[in-house]
Amino acid sequence: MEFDPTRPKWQQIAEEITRRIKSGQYPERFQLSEVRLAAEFGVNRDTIRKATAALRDAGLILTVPNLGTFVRSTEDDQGDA
Amino acid sequence: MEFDPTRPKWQQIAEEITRRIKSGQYPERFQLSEVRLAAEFGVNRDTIRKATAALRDAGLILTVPNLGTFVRSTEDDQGDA
DNA sequence: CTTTATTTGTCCGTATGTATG
DNA sequence: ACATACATACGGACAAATAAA
Repeated sequence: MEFDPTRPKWQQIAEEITRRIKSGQYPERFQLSEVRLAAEFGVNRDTIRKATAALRDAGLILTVPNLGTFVRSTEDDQGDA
Repeated sequence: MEFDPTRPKWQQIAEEITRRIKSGQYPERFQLSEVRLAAEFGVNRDTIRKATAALRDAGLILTVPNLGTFVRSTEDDQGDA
């Protein structure tokens, strides 16, 4: 992916992942590995974590500590019900 | 058991096992199986092994290779006599 | 004796959490 | 943003020793 040098990479990556979720390319429960994403986007894992943190805040993904990061499904507890 | 996500599971499990030993729920010579404990606490065996390693360092339990892990009794060789 | 089950020891791989430069 | 290292946790697999059937 080509990055716009005027905006943060993590932001652009978060947008790209959002597109993939919305389009169904990343279905519910799909696992998003930080290491794999870092390799795919050619960035540091630290940058991927900034992107996934934003997606987590947006409620699009869910992270289970020490296990993995997944696309949120309708059955996931939203925490603020 | 419920885990405090801010502290390592192996640490909390070690504390729980310590309570059981102190209270007599796990008497002297009582056998602690890694596989059983992992199933009971709902964690990986690796996590149990980290907990038992700490208890072993604390001198509370004794592990006989390929045989089992047991609550230490007063007749056990402490190794530093 | 052989078979089966149990238990610890070890190693591999994967993933996130945290911390340091 | 990056590079690196280590800690924590899970899953699986296999070996070696032991015990019991």
